[in-house]
Amino acid sequence: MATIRDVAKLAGVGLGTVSRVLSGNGSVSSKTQLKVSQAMATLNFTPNNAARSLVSKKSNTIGIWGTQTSGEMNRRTLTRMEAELKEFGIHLILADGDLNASKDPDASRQSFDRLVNKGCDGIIIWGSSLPAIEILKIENEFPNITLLNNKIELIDDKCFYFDHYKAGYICGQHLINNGHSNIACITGWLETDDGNQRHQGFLSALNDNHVNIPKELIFEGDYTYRKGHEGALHLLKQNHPFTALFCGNDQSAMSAISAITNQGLNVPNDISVMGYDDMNIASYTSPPLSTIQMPFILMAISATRRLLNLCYNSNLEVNYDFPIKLINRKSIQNISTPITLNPKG
Amino acid sequence: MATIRDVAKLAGVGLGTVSRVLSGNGSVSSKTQLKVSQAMATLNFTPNNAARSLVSKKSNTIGIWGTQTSGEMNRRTLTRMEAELKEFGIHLILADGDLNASKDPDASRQSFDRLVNKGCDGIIIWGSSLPAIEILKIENEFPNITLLNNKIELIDDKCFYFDHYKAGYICGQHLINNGHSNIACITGWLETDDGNQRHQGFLSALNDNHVNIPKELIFEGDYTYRKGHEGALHLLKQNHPFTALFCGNDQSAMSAISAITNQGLNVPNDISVMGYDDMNIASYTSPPLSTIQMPFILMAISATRRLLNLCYNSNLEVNYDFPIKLINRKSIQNISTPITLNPKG
DNA sequence: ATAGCATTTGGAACCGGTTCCAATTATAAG
DNA sequence: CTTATAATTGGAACCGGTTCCAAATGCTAT
Repeated sequence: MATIRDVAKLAGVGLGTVSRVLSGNGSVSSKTQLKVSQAMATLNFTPNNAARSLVSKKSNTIGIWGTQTSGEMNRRTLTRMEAELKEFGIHLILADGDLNASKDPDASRQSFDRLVNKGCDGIIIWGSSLPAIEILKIENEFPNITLLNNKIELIDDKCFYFDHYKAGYICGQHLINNGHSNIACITGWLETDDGNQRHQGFLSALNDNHVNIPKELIFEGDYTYRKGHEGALHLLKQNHPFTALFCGNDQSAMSAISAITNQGLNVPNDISVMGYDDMNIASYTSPPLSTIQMPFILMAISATRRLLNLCYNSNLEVNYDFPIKLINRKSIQNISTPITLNPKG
Repeated sequence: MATIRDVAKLAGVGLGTVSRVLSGNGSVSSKTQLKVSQAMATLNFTPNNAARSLVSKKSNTIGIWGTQTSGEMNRRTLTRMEAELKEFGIHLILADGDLNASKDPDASRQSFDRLVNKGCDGIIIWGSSLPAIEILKIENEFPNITLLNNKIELIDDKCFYFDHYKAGYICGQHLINNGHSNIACITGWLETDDGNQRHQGFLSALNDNHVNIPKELIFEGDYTYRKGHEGALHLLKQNHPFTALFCGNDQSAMSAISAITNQGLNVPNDISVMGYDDMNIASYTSPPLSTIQMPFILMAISATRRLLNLCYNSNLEVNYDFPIKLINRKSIQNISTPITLNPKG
């Protein structure tokens, strides 16, 4: 590997001159510029990253931490973030937190510190598997962080989240608007804030409409296909017939539909199913899934840009408002005779 | 940030001594060892990565490149690879190649070079979107690479792939064994080797069994849900009734099932459907999907370990043999009266 | 031609580790 | 108590960039 000194020697100029050509700072005459460029080309020179980082104290690297949950969306989002960073010559380092982060904050803190020690200029914290106090402690020592799909009041300007409570509320309301009053649910992963919030919102909608949901019709899921399937079978066995089912995410909704269908029932004729996420496949299930569209990629882009602004004093446009969109497909049957739209019952 | 010199001063020892304590190379008396450790603790010292890399010429970083295709599996695989690297203190840098890599090798070469210039000690090339000649050229200049889901004879020891040809053959054979002779197919993305190979294998099975497949029943897909759906509708409209459908991956199989069902037909009673990949959801579709299990994570682990061996002279165990497993669920109906098992017809 | 100012240039010093050699200290043997 | 040998230690030199200052050069106006 050729160094800056090799280039200087070949071009017959001083060290500083080569550096100036490289960085573009400082003035260099066009003739020297040319000489140096040619020397760099013939030597196939590429600047050494470590040396640069050592003096600039920037690694041009940002980390993403705690991305364990969910699937397809997750991958596409990573790709999109990487694309965003690539434009500025920044690299993305992956560090999946421990799945049981919430149970062992020490272990996750350690995996976070790995990123800091690695020299990441900033870190995106994805998800809410770490307690808020822990994150605030982290933010205090290492302020270049941004939160994706998590909300912490004290550092709201670094948080990019979706109003899961409201979205959950809208789901409940939507089922009620379609005439359902016997409603079951398979929750998301309740140990995460976002899973919990959408569940609370959903319950509030029922409550505000004086719709009662017996404990037996609430099945605690964890976002997986397995639990969705298991949950649907469990709910069908209870002594509480229901006409609608709200699932904490599309994955569990899809496997619930499969379980319901396998039991000889029809979706939506016998049971309406509402999902949450709007995965790619949601348009292609049978029946196509009514769901909540999560503008995850938009959130991720803003979280990424905010972090870039923090780390490199840039001034990229950032968005904090991510509207909730209900996607109405075919998995929900309207069973009300007269339409009632008054939310306050 | 405290430096090694601060530590040396506080501990009252020389520079080299601190370095020796840090790296564990060279002998240090237990008393000095203790003094230095204490100084490091009080100063909250962490070694600077850039400085280390500068002299060691190792970045303790490996890159993963060209991971554009597919979804859920992909994400889980990344997590698993990261876990593998974490054990050795190595970080994973993500660099998604251009989606149209095959169309613009220059652009993808550039995005590969970004990783090299970044100083990655090694790079995993995922997929076959780059032509073999290009990869051989790369390998020549930068030998620390490993290929995942791609086979290039000349560097077979760096390739971790699955025999898609044979797996495709097994799929075709399986449909024939179940009595089908009017078979349609929605191919995978034929611009990738793996998509092409499974298609060729499938065709060979039909050919070896003297089963003819009209051009109208071959729909060129691209692994997406959209094309699966579109393809199924297209095939149903042809003047060639068929009883079985082979899809290039589970995603297109799932949306094809949905399209078939929406047309009022039943899977598998009217049409049997065979998938490929064994995504998580394949057990939870209706009907559950018969498919080929891709041992992707195992392949990824071996590719990662081989690369570690290349980069850091380690000697981790590596596996090159990934058996093909047909997972038989409910999406295929046996319509043969007497069972015929002779593959050579 | 020359003073006065702006532009361009060279290179020492530095970033924070590692390596290596010479010097010092400890230990064993005679 | 030497002397030989091994274990420990300090610190200069280096990795390959960037920064900054002093020196050199170019240009304009008088």
